[in-house]
Amino acid sequence: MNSNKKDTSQLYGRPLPPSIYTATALEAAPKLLGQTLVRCTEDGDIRCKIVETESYGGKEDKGSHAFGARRTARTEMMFQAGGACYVYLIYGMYHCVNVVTGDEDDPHAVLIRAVEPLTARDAELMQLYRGKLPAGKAANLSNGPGKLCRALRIDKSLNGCQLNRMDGPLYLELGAGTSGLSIVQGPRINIPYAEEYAAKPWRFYIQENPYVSVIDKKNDYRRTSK
DNA sequence: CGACAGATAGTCT
DNA sequence: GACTATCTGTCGC
Repeated sequence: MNSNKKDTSQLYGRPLPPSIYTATALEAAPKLLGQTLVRCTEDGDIRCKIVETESYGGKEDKGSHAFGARRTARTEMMFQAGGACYVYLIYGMYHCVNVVTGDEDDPHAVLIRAVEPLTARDAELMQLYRGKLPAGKAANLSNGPGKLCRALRIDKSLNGCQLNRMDGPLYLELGAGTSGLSIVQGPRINIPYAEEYAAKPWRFYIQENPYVSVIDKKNDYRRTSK
């Protein structure tokens, strides 16, 4: 097509490797860092980089909605095959979005906890959806699971959409990944009820990224092996 | 900065 | 009836 133009879009419009969707949530969570979340709205497409994730996986995880293989109307989506999207309402007010991974009937999901808009135009649209914010930190736009859902206009109507097909309202694209960046891992946020699973280091984020929601200086540590 | 209370409704016991 | 994978405003230092 436009052959005299330098191809800067090599990283855009490409799907993630299917192995990310078939992996366990624990394997997939760090691999989703640096990938691109795309939200298509009537106002335009919004692209942002995933910078923080948490793994909720398997029926043994007491932090997971699907602990004990509890299969209900709400948790049903976690039991779907990898590539589905799981959206739920929390505290009566906010939504959280997850990437379902693994095999059908084996509940795994990766919570997306923070994203960074790719361009100023992306940030502009997110700002519009998010509503008026107190002046100050720009990252307040999407440095938290509830905030990013509001900024991307994600609600339960998107529960069950396919993130691995690039023709829906919400999907994933190959991004720059995390090459050259350090990944930090530590305990997941706000799951005191999870008992021995509360301390598992199943949260991952890109070190020094300003959109990361919280930093636990005591317990977070830099990932050593890839 | 940190700590805390309140909002608010779906989900499960 | 209790709890919740959160966020915001307010108060105090």
